[in-house]
Amino acid sequence: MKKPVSKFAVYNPAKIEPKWQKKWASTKIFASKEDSKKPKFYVLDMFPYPSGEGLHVGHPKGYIATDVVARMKRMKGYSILHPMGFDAFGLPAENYALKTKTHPAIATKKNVERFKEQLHILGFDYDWSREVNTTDPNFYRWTQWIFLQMWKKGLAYESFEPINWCPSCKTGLANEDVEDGRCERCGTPVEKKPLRQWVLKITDYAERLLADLDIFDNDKPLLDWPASIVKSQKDWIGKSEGALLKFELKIDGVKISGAKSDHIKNIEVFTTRPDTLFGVTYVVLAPEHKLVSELLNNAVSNNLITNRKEVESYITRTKTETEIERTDAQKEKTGVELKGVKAVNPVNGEEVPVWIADYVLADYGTGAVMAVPAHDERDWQFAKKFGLPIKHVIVPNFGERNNTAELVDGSVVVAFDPAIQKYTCLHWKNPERYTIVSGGREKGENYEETAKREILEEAGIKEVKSWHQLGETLFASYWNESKKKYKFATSMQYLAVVDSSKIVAHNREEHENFDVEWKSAEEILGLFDKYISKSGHLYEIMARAVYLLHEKKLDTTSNLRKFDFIKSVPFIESGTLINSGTQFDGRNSEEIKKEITTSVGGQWVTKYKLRDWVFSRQRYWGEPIPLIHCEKCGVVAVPEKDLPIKLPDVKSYEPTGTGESPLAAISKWVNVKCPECGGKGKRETNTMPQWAGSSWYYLRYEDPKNKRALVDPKKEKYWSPIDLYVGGAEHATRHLIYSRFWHKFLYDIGSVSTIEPFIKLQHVGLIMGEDGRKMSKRFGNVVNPDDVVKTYGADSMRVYEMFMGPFDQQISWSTASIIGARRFIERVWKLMDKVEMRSAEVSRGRELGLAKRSQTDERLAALRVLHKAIKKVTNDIEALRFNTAISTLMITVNEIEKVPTLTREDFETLLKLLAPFAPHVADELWSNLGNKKSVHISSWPVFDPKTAEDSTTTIGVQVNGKVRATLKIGLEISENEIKTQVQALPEVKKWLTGKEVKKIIVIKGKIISIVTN
RNA sequence: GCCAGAGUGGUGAAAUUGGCAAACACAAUCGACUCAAAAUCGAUCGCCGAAAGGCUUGCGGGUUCAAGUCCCGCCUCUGGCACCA
Repeated sequence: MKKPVSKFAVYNPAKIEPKWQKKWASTKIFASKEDSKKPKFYVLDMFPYPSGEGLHVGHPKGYIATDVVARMKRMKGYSILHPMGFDAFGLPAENYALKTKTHPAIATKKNVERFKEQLHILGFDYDWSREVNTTDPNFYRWTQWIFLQMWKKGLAYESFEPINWCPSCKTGLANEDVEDGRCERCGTPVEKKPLRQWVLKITDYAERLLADLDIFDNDKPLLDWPASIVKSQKDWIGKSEGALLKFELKIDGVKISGAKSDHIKNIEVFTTRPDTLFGVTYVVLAPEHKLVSELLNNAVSNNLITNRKEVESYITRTKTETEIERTDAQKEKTGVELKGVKAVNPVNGEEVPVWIADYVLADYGTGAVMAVPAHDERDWQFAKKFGLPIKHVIVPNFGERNNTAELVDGSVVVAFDPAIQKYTCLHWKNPERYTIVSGGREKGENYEETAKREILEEAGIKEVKSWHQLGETLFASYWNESKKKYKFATSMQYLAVVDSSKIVAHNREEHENFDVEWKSAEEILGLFDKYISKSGHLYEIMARAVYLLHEKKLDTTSNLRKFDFIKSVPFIESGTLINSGTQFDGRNSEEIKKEITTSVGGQWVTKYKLRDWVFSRQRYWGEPIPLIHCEKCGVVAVPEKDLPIKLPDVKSYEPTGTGESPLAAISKWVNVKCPECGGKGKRETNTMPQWAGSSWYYLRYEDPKNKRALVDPKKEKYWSPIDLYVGGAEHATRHLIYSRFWHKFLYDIGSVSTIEPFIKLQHVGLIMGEDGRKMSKRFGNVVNPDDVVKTYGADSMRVYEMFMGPFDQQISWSTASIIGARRFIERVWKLMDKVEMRSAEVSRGRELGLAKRSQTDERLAALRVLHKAIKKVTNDIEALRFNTAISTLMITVNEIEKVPTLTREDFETLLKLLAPFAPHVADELWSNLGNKKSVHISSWPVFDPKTAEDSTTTIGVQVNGKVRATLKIGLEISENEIKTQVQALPEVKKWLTGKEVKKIIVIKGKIISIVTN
């Protein structure tokens, strides 16, 4: 009742939002224009896939962000391109269509309409006249055109290699479409299937795709991308340099010189570690390696491979394994020896066995590796399992201790008596030192047997309650006193639990120069400091181990491995060569890599993990590949004037599963004349993957209706590159690699003018359901934006989503919290009552004069707050820190509410700052102020540091690091004055009584710190 | 296993270069208004303590007048990669 009645209507978003949406559309204020007088700003969202489920509140988060940026940039005077479109080809649409028995084209059309409705009510500033849709023939005509250009340049080729095949989706997949051995779409384990397919040579661009991530433009990095995405791409491309080395083959002791083909004479391997060449103890071929079948079928070798059956059955077995089983690194290694065949190590002529094992991948490197178990984890596991020899050729760089090549393999053992809580060590007399029971393995012994023998011989311990192996084999050095030199050891560590009272002191071999002593864990650690460390790292390991064990911190080898003087076995780092001949012994492994490669006639090469892009799908709903197979001419391009090759209507678009697409069944469409010779030809019936259209769609927005080119060069030059690209992080190694590849290709053929498409990339953090799980129909936690808009209004939803938290962070939706955004908007709405509405007829000049006279303290306070906000909001939007921009606006409103009246000018400033976030309410209030044109085409406020400056500041006063008081001071005040004032404060005096002030530190505008004795 | 990133109240979070930790919100509690409720407005709101005061940014150390921020060690979580020789 006493409630003040507003001069204006109650805030009702349901009424004002549609009104402004209509107005914006009819006045076309958001139409993008190439305006040579203005700087341009191209801001893009990753376009959505119009699924049947519609949008949930998480989807628009990124769109709101780009809308905010676009609106601010427009007000700052930029010509904006902020378009939207739909990525509608692909498996989900087709699977959805199959399920609902509707044609994918119809389902897609319906879904797009639904999406557009949902987007519309959120009030985005898209220029819908530039909408693109990848399934529109006018669009995919150019997708096909790009493919043809690639084909003409030899970048698209037909291949028959086995590829990833999803048995559920019934189509081949690219490497990028496989996640953990499963189809990225449906989760079905992927199989390997030989299939005719079209492949794009993305590997030709591997180096540029990698190098340009770090390229500089005028001393500034060209790309402003999240480090995590850059890293993902680098990992995916996976560059490594190494050597191609040839191992000659011998069958039953005879070199196969009589073999027909040249390559059968040797096995070529790729290795990044040619420095370990002397440590090769066998060679492994992938089961799919060509040489395997050739050796099995070759007339010469046929009968000489003595275990032919066994080999064949192993190969059959590996074929039935799924990719998941096959590539599981945890799984135990399997393999079979190719008996009768030997490979000759080119560096020393040593003959080593040839094995076939599925841990070697057929499609990386040469599909064959030289195995060095001492210096490779996988080879080590394999050698252990099959009892193959292990030869150490690299030792760690333990400083000056590298002057020896002698390597011992043995055990170290400490006995523990729980009754007295003590451990054994050996006390030597001359020179005095302490060591630990240890010894090398004798022939035929295993580590444990060595440990048992040594502890009996050296410590006289026969009866042991229990044995504990401490971790695994480790690599260290030790001092051999009798030989006066350091040695290296690979050793296993043991703990023997005993009863010391039962031990007869001299029940051991006679050793005059040492005694067995029992020490506590602390004592042993102390001895290590005094003596043991001088004796080398091997003993240090045990001293540490004993101590850690006692502290119960030792559970795994990893605790020991953390000491940098201890290395695990296999030793896979670089180091110093041993057992590698006079030329290489003692040299650094990194330094001799190329030298050793050349010395055996090898080649230094670069390899990438990136594979060529399997580009054909055996499905209906995709762009037809514009090629014709002619009986006479082979593969022929569809003439460009015949593009687009439209996807024909078909009764059954069910995938066939035969490796042919459903298009193959439409003979009318398939059978065509060859454009070259006029003879019989058949269309290519595979279609393109979903990634095709999205690899270049961003260019089409620049010139969406062009019939002669995919984009007009002038328009392309004006708008490219994209200044800000916002989307999900899940595209790091798919869309964002594919589109960079296509862009670079288009650059090469002169279709675009930039080497990279996306300058600044930002990813959106997902909005999770209120239960913390991903929003999904399955969990019943989906929140629909339509409902939120109905209850709170689009502006409130926009403000809430931007305020939730850091933009790139994953955050759960909270229905309870949206009310805060709505309240905030309502408060802004009510500010209208405070505005002094000087009539609009008052001339601008007079108004300014008036404004000058009325510079009251209140006005100044309001201006100060506003100008601080201008700076913060502007910077925050530029840096995509929307949450703090909104909180600044909230603070501003809270402050302004305290002021009884508000000038129109000041309220306008506030509305401008608010406009990007809450565009409808901003425009409504803006027009209430009497403005005829939209706030969105007004100019962004300019920050004035003078206006924002405070006349006084309150700073904290610390005494000995603790805040004890605050002090309000003017800006002009001198440092000495501050010091005096501060010490006079009662709250400070209290803490200074009886103490002497030693130092006062004054950090202007921040803090005063008093230090006493 | 490897490589990133993160860890701050009941919750989402904030904190330019090392400079008053918890801004801004949500929730909660109390009060005003109301027949009542909602809405709105006002107050309280890290922990311990009656207070003085003490403690507090995952844990343990260190540097500094001053550490969420820098250094060393550890724990936990999230994401990416993972038999790529």
